[in-house]
Amino acid sequence: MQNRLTIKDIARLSGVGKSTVSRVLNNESGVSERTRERVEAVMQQHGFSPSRSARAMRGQSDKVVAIIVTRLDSLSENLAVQTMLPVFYEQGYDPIMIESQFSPAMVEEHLGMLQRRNIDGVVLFGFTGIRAEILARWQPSLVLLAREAKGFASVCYDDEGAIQTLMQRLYDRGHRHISYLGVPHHDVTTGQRRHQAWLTFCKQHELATVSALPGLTMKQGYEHVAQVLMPETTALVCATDTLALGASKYLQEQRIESVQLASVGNTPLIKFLHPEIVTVDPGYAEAGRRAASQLIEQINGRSEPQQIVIPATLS
Amino acid sequence: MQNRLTIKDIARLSGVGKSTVSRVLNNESGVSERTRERVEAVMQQHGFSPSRSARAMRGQSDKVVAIIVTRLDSLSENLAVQTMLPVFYEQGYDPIMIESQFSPAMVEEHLGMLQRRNIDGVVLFGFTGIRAEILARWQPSLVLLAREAKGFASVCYDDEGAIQTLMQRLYDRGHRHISYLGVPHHDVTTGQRRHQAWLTFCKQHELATVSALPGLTMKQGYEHVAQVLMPETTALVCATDTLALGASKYLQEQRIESVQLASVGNTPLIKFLHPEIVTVDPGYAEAGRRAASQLIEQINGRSEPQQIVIPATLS
DNA sequence: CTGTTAGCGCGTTCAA
DNA sequence: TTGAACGCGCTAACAG
Repeated sequence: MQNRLTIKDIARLSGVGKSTVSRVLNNESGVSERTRERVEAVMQQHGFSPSRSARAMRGQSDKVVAIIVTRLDSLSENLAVQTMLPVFYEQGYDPIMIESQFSPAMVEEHLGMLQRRNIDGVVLFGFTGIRAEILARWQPSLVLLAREAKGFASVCYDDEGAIQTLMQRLYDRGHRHISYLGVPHHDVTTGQRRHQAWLTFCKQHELATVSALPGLTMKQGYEHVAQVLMPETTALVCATDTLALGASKYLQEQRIESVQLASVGNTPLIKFLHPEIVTVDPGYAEAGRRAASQLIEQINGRSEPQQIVIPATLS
Repeated sequence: MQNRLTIKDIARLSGVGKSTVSRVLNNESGVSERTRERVEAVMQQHGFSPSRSARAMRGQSDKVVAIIVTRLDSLSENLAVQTMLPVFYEQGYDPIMIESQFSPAMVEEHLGMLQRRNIDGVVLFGFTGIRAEILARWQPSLVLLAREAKGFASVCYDDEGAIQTLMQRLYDRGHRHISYLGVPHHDVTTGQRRHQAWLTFCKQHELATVSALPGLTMKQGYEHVAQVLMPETTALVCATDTLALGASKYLQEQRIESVQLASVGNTPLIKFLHPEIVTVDPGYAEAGRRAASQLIEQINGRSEPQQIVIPATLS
């Protein structure tokens, strides 16, 4: 708003030229210690901070990144975003948030907007169905979360590991009839991989395979548990804790206490409501941190797009 | 990144001067219909969009606003933010998100950063304990949510109305022993007002007043319900649905089915997990929309800071 | 090592 | 009604 001071002012106040101030500002070499210190002192004293827009105009980067979540109230995505924000802020990036509501059209529209705005980078949460040509332009400055795609940077959870850990734990506790409640295979990670890992474990240990893949809402969990509860079932693995919440509601209502629930994802909500559920932590917090720093590295050209997998830990 | 075209290019391509393009861009008067149409056609055709940073540098506004939530995973705040985002995007504002974690120090620090960045405005969620002199500088471009302060714009929920509605409903259903589980009074809105409204209703109808004000976490709800459950208690009003979730967990565990729960806040989670709970909708969605548009109006100088109250509706 | 100069893309005079 | 010139705050190229 009002007359903020500029490098010109700082220059005048410290008796040097504009460009020297600029050099100090950007930690460039070629400035004597004495001058640098003097200039820095003046900047401190006046609480000077350079105009973002002016820098952006020269440098082609306004230091803004976008985080596109599927839903603001996704428990798991929240945990990742929570650790992501501080990283961005520390590095001077402004993170703007966008909700995709699982709509590819909406994502494409937003990506278009982001491009027109010349945004620096994007973190895109678990998403499929976006046209390749749209995504392609973002290849150097995009990090996918919980999804991977050839040539793109991504941070994924160890779906197989998570399910294996869960199954092994249940198996060790003596369970031999472990049903599965999951997500359809068009969701490659949460859907296909987790289901497949469960199938594999069952095969290896010669267990019967009773499963359903209704989707990822609580309601779907609630409505479809019954399908996978056989008389002999003693445990149920859920692909997500949201599903587990739905399932657990059903079990409570039916007063079924003989079934051990287990799920991927240890959100605070489920830990509180149902501490008896066995969970593995897919590493949401770590995933957020990694995604943010990976994106920043890419933006600065310090790293090529990489595929990162976060190990799951029993919780 | 690469050579985006500028107004200069558009000017050349449409055979006019830069300033004419600028005028068209800003819908200024003083441009003939023919020229305007021609220029607009060229802009359309080349998908031109002006550089944000360049405009910002001239106009002192980069069209960025900040939304400071207490927690990313707050159920109620999520609902408000969800309706807020589209409003900002429609008006060309980039909403950046910040989590305060209920820490006044953190908010002050972030406000400082936002000021250095020359942000246009801030939506600040339910917060007290920030020094007045800090907040003062933001007075023209700040909207408080779920909190009010003299001289500041705010969007609040109708705490009294919500509780009254709830109580009346319970009373009509024949309940005469209605306990209360709430939040300490240092939280003026969710704490004091709701509690006071409950007290008032009880006085008017000569009901006994059994209550506890543990805080606003589920855990606190869970741990303190017992205190307010008398043998004669038939209903329990909770100040927030988070508290209600905690309380309800306790009731389930104790197999207590004789107590009707009621709470302020109809988040999808509680509607699904406990549809039997009587809830009022404080109007989260509407609050988000109003807050966003109020902020934009203020930024553009089209409105003075106002105090808005959203009516509660039975849900 | 440092100051001077020239733009970046846009809005805003001021003449024409 | 329009265009040319200037400057916003900053960085980069070039002098000194």
